[in-house]
Amino acid sequence: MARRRTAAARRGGGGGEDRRFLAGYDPARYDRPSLTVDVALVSASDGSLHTLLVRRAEPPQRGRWALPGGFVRPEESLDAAAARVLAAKAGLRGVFLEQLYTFGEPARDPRTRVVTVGYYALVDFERFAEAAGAGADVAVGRIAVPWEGETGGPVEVAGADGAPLPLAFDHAEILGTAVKRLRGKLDYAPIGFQLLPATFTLLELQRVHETVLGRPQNKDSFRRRMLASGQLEATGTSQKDVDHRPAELYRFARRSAV
Amino acid sequence: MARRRTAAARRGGGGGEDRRFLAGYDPARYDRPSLTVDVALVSASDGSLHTLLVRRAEPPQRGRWALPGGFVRPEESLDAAAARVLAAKAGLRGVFLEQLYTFGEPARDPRTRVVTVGYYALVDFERFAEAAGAGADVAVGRIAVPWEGETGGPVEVAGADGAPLPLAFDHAEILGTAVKRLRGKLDYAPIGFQLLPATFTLLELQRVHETVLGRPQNKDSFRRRMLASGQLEATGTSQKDVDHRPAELYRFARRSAV
DNA sequence: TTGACTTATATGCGAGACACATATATACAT
DNA sequence: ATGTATATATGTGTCTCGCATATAAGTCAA
Repeated sequence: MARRRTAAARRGGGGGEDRRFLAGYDPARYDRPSLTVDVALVSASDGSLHTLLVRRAEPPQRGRWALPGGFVRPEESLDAAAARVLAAKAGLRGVFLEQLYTFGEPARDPRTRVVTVGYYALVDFERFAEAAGAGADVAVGRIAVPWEGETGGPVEVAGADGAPLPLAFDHAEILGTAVKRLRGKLDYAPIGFQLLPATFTLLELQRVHETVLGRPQNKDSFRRRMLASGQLEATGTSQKDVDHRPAELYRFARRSAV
Repeated sequence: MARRRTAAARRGGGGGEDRRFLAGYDPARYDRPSLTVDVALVSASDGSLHTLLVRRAEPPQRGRWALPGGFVRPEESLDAAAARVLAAKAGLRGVFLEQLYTFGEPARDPRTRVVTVGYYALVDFERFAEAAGAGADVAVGRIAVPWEGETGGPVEVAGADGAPLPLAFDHAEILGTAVKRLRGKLDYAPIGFQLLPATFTLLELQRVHETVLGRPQNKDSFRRRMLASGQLEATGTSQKDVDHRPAELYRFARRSAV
């Protein structure tokens, strides 16, 4: 603790005055809440969004299903904490990961005051399925969105057998916020690609968009819009082993030209 | 502390098992960061966005200018903390207030680990000017945005005399994030109205939009778009004491019809 | 080999949103 | 009365989008 304080004082902008003051500073004027991160890992397949959940082995709410989460460590940024949690519980690194919203209702955790910084992560379904198969007490849930458009609110999650997976704490709300954010961002940010492998056809991209938005898209408009956006790059190769005319494969073009 | 724990246990979903477990639960497995809220209060006038800043009276960074902020109290939600801070330091209640982003770089505060939940608030300039005049050590700053569109990044703030107001900690980044969010949300969310008094002309609304976006808007398109949006309601009255044809006054229509 | 079938890809057309331009209306000042 | 500044209305070409149609390129079965 003393070590950190001097290191911190060296970083301070105020020079010697700051250092003198900090020696008598008491940061614990109030009880501090615990701070965690929770990660909504989302993927798309078969017309539904899916998420990865961890079964709570300890009370409170033992047996309920929770988003992968954990405490923020003292010297770790929030982004780093979320990435660490995702690597530890799902074995995933280098995926799209972005801060979502911070949840801090006093009663959201029955133990003590816990504020959690929600994150959402996106991966293609192949990596998602691998991640879900790796760990014990991990389940894949199919997300059912009981509201339209960007209304918002909690979502429901069903297991592989179709039975509902009861979520712990306010995690249904966090997951719902992630879906809402996804829907809102899909039209203007390159996040649809994050849910697909490196190369994909336009129809696959369309299905992903339809899955996220929860409504069908016009095929031709979608096609033109995507090609005009400059975010797609033709690979020159085509699908193989399909029982119809094979489609051109595209990849996501890093927006160097925009 | 013991009192809170039992109250919390009663809220828990797991029944007796939870209660037994909680008696032995140690929430302090890690050092907990301090948790604060910081509020970027924003208004628009004269072609610029303005914000309210508080002069730091104590080290670190004494003399620098900070967003109104404070610690989150144990039994208080994040929204409530932000509203309390805004009422305490600016005397404002009932204004638009929304969570922005949470900033948690380990070195962002030289004292100790402080994670802050950023909020942004919007008021019309009349109330803003009153709020700024009320308190000592409070200044109105004019925001200069050194980037275009929704690029993002820190912003600069100048005082009434045009001299730069140096911001404390990462508050230039928080304020920049608020501007970026405003620009992104203006087109699809009814937030322009929050920067105007109860009734206003279409040109005043256009000026507000131009100020937020940092670029001129076509007058006729803007007019039609706003009237077509269903968010405006004609009051039937007009401007008075203007040296030109008076414009119709409108008010923001609560979206009950949408 | 041929034709049915499925999906991909290209093109045309009309509706609506928008930027830009022009025309008219209504206030106040001189 | 005239000028001036702004409000408000109307027209026009462009662009995007949804919808429809036409053609292409594969598989598969008879």
